[in-house]
Amino acid sequence: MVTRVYGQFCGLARAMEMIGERWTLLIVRNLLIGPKRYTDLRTGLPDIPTNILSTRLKQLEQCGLAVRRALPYPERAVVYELTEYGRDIEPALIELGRWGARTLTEPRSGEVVTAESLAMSLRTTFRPDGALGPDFGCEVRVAGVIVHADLADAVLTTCPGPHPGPDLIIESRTATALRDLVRDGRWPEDALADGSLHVEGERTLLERFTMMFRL
Amino acid sequence: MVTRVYGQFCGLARAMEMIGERWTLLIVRNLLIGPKRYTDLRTGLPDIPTNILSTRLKQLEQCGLAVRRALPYPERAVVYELTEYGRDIEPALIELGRWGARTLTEPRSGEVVTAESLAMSLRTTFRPDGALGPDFGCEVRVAGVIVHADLADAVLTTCPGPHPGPDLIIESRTATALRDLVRDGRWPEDALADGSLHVEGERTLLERFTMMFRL
DNA sequence: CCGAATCCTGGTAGATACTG
DNA sequence: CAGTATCTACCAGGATTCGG
Repeated sequence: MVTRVYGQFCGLARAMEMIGERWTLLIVRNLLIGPKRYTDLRTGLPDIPTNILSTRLKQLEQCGLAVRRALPYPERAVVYELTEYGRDIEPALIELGRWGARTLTEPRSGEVVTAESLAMSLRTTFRPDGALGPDFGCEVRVAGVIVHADLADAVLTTCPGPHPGPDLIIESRTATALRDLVRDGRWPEDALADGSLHVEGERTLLERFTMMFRL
Repeated sequence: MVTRVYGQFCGLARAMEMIGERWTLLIVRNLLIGPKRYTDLRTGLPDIPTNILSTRLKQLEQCGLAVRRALPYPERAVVYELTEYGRDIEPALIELGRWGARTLTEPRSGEVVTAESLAMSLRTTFRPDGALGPDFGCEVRVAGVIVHADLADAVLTTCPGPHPGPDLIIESRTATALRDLVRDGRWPEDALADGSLHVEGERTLLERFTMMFRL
């Protein structure tokens, strides 16, 4: 299935043959958040052509990064999920995302924030050394997109969707307001004052949030 | 210059727009080894079409990852070198290479080992915690390709070409013999016996080598 | 409605030839 | 040495269609 090759006996060349084609790594990113149905992937990647998604999923299967699984009876749906090998690419993906985020200045016209990109950016900016302290759960809303994160025993989990019982809610009118929060790490007075950032929960939790997530 | 976009305000999407096209990341890998002339890049990437190399170099310049520099008088040559931002991608590239190396079983027909892929694989497999002890320099030869590595103050540097005064020389007839050495980490009796591996230098240095480099 | 396959168009990669 | 030019083949993008 790998038709285009690089002709080098090299780990990086092999990696690029598997995940180097357009859209592939974004599909993997969304599958890293959790198993997804075909339609979930389409809504999570609004601009992907359906035939490309179909082709990429087959390639990911063939390379052993993902499996196609039919859910048992009552569900009767198809989900795609990563294999262990597929999940093992997460550190590389995190590093790439961290590097690419350095040029994330302003959203370009038409650019959106998706639940998966937001959830992954929380994982990307997570600093274990800033996560000391008691467990807590928070919900993050950016431009209508909602994800939640849980800190349990200094381990972070992130998922799309609202939090059942959040200790902290951070709502950001724009993507840049949240990015500035995790980039600058200082008390977001201006953003809170002008309403671009809205917070519910204890003040100390917002401080912990700014320690835990840092770009 | 980034014509094809993903429409997401996301660090990973930005990264893929910059380095996601075919050949780009392999060019970056070779430039991470050191500044290179156009012809050096061609010989280091034997299968790249020359027009693609030309296009990619312009894109890398435009994205701020590389600069084109005309050497001063006596040389009168052009070199391409990474900017600081370009060099900062190395951790992501290392992670990708490490992940891809898991499927490096046998070389496929026609696949070659290049000096840059070999040098980068030494950086990829380098373990700082296995590098304790006095400095030493070594030369690694695989299937006619020669690179050298220097350990100085527990910091590794790797370059193509022979070592001026190596403490250790490891010569491998095939790429797999060297890979097995850094993968298995055990004493390579079989390889030494059947001649697929040849070593010059103190025995203890070969042991240190197998501690320093581990896949 | 979900999960695709098919068709068409245009752009990009690959191969080779050529040039300042 | 350091590219450009040209041609072909293939892949991505977009729309539509199709089967369960």
